[in-house]
Amino acid sequence: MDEQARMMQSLSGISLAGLSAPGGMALPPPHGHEGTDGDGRKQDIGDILHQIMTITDQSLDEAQAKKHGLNCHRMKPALFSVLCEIKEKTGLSIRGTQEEDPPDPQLMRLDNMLLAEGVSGPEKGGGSAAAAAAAAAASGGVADNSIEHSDYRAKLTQIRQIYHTELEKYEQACNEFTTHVMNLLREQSRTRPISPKEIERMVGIIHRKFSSIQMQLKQSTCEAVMILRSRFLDARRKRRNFSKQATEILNEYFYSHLSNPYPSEEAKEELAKKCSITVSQGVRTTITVSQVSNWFGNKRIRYKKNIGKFQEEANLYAAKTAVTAAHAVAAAVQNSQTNSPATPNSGFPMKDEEFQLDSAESKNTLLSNMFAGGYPTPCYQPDGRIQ
DNA sequence: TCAGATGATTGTAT
DNA sequence: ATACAATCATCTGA
Repeated sequence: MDEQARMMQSLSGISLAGLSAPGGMALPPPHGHEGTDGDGRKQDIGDILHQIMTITDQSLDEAQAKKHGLNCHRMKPALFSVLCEIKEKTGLSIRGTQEEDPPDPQLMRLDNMLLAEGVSGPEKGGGSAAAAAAAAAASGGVADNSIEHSDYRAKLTQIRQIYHTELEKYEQACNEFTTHVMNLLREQSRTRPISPKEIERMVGIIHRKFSSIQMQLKQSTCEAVMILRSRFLDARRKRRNFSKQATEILNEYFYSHLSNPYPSEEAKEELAKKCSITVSQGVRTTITVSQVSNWFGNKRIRYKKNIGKFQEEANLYAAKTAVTAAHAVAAAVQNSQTNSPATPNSGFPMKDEEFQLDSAESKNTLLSNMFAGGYPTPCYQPDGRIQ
């Protein structure tokens, strides 16, 4: 009804004002105070107004017939195309500029994560393999967690399934809604000016709305995966202490390189290999290079924080090292008549900074003196005692 | 059960 | 990339 009235008004505008009316809206021109067809126009407008006013008096059939008549009006396509053009040029076109917005970085992050975690990628391989590798790395390759791995994978599969069904649902709903809206707009385009571009734009809006819903789904899936990961793969949750032998090997290196306890990559590899050979409670534990790095990181910081506490240990390992080294140096010591001064040991600097000794208690022992700077390295006797 | 030890992670600086 | 520092989570022995 409303449309019908609009249509009539539009059509009257065409017939009266012409198609090229600037500003476009086919409004009736100012009342005739110019030229001789003023009266004719008045007559036309009067007719149309009359038609509008009496439209409700008409029977349904009559109205339908009139509607049909208007729909079939020969000028209708021309009018609609002009109106569409006008619409494009006005407000609606402003929204069009946003259309080519770049892909959302947040969405890209979520997608990448889901792919990396094996949720959105191919069913087998890539993702789950990566997860398994991560699990293995986090656990240090301990054999007893294969059950936990399968548990983890089962839970991940569950998440994956939920994610895919939900995603499918959203996609289906999106498609259905889009089709529905497109049909509706196509239907309406018979009675009001709707350009294909406008329909396209509407589809874009719908897709954007749905993709924001999808983003929420992805977000919560990511959260679920993170929780799962932290529960299963966080190595802190199931760490095992290193075997006594492994700790001994690491300590030996640490205290024998106290002036510079920063093993090179090769040294770390060597230590990792050595530690991995050791056996704890009948089970061979694998210690990785990164675990060696962690160990040294922890050791350095903890040693520096409380040298006094480590004094005993330091002495013990110093003596131990001395025993093994003694045999090698014994001959040289014997051959050397002069008491060759040992290289001054200033203690290990904490990365670009000279190590500062400020704990009073640590000054009481020979080893702590080593770190005070300027003191000679202790001279070890062949029996391991410090001279 | 609890305090201390210890391996791992995270945030920051270089 | 690496080291430090703080912190977490678990282990261990009393």
